[in-house]
Amino acid sequence: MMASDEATRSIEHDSLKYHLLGPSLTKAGQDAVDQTKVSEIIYNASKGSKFFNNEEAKDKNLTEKISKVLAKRRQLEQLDLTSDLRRADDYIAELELGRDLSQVIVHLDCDAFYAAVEELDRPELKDVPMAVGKGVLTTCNYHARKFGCRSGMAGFVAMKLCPQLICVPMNFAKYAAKAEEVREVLTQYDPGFESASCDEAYLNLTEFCNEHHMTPEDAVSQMRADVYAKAKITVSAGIAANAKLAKICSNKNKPNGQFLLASDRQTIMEFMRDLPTRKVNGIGRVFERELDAIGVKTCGDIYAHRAYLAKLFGQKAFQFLMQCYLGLGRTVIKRAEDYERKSVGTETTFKELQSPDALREKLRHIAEELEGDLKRTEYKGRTLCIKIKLHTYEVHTRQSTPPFAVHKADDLYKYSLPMLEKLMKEIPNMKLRLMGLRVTHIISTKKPGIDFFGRVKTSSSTATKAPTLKNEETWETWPEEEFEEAARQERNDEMNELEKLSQEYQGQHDSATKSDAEDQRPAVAEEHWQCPICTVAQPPNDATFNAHIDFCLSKQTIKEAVRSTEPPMMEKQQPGSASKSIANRGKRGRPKNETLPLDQQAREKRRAFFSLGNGSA
DNA sequence: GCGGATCAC
DNA sequence: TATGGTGATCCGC
Repeated sequence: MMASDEATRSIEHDSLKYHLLGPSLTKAGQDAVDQTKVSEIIYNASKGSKFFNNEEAKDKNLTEKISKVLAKRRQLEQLDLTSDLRRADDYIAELELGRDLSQVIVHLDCDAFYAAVEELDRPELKDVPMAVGKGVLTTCNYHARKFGCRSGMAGFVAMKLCPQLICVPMNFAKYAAKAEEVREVLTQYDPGFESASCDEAYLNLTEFCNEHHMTPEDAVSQMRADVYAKAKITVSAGIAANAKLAKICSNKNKPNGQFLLASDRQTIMEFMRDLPTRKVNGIGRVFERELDAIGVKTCGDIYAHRAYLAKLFGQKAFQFLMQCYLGLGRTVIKRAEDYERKSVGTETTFKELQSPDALREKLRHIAEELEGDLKRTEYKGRTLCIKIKLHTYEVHTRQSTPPFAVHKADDLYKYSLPMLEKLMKEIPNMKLRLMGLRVTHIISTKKPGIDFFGRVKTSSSTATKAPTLKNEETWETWPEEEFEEAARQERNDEMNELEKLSQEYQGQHDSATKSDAEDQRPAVAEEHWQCPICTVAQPPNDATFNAHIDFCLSKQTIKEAVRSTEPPMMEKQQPGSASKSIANRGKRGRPKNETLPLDQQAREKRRAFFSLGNGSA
């Protein structure tokens, strides 16, 4: 009995220790590291902390979840799975029909980007273990990686692994400038390239190779040399038939290397057959463990389990895994700013707080932060979400829908406070280490350039359309006149037209919350009239109403058609939307920076940086 | 639609 | 001495 308990605990701690190695375990530079020793050090450095206890609890939950999965599989195996098997095979056949091997897709990844930039300024750091970021490492150089240091690791843990580690603070402006240098080179090769993040990009080099009569390998070699010549930083690249494969390949010969995966089915299938599941973007520590539990260690292993994967993990996961097995991925590379943003939020960690007054004050502060973000990104949101993390690292979220789209700190606070109060009741003596606010179902507040009927609006015609409304210039400040034309050109995005429109009417209303609240009766009903289909609000007028419904229905159809062609699951996170606003900012110029407190300025810079896309070239 | 959870960077 | 922030997606209910 004792021995069995011991064994169980030991196994559980094995999985916990593996988990504690962190999310970036499979990154380059760790191959030669003794992970057992590293995990032992991390484990001992963390043991007993609240963080550790929470990780331990999560690990236990996962262990339970996995045993349920295994039980369910045993149950399924008793049943007749032939129809599921046929469904899976049909899906594979369907996917195979759509396989596109005609494109040359490249994933480009800067090597230890922040660290590399710092080393340019301080060459003496090149030869010693060095990391960027305090508290939590954002990245570290390859010397540090030899000790087991990784991005995302707590600073004090990294110091245990490597006491001589030098940590330098982040300097966002520097990285942003360097990233821009890289992007300037990439534009020469594919003007439609996609910034996946500040140090990663996808390119479609099919056209470039054809026009210049170059092999993909030569083109990428040259591109990497160009990047180095221009920016003095090394990049690694993967070349393959689609984005998923290219991403995996860019890690093969890191740092400062490239890898080409030949675009024929046989080669791809063999490549996937031996590829550990964790190497695929979208399979993290948890899913890796779940797959491992059913005997799937590599993408090739997936096939044998195809009959019950959908029932065990869901339809989306099934489709995703089938694409992993086949080595399929998207072949369409979109500019980052063509992705539509879905939410805007902010959150912050702080020294534990408990008193209701302090928590309310924190919420108020976060509301003001979010107001600033919403102003910059030019959005407001119909749904408001509050997030809290207890001192135990347990996370909770609550959301509500205010009577109108919110963007002002007063409103953000007003409508999130009840959620916080409710949480304080639900969780007695609530002690927090983090609080955050986010708006979803967002609506653009960009100045509309197109009116409801699709006509281009001129400033003089504004009055004829909505005579009762205030002068537009008074309800929100707009960028300088010289940027207006550029801004107008960006507004040709079809899917956004409705949302642009909504702001014309709604914008005026929600900025007058006080009078709305006083004028109780139909104010909310009329002033905040909402289209049953989309997010548009408009005045109660039959003609415009009918026109709108027609318009809206046609858009809805298009939207669904588009959605159904989208690749399933986490083929790609969509960072691009974040860059939309910054792309605009690049063109329009940054709003004048009023004097902010120093930490605020740092915040601003950080946000500006993380939002950089490929539009600012 | 809501809340929890996972994932990427 | 003390383990991040932003955004997206999926699942079960």
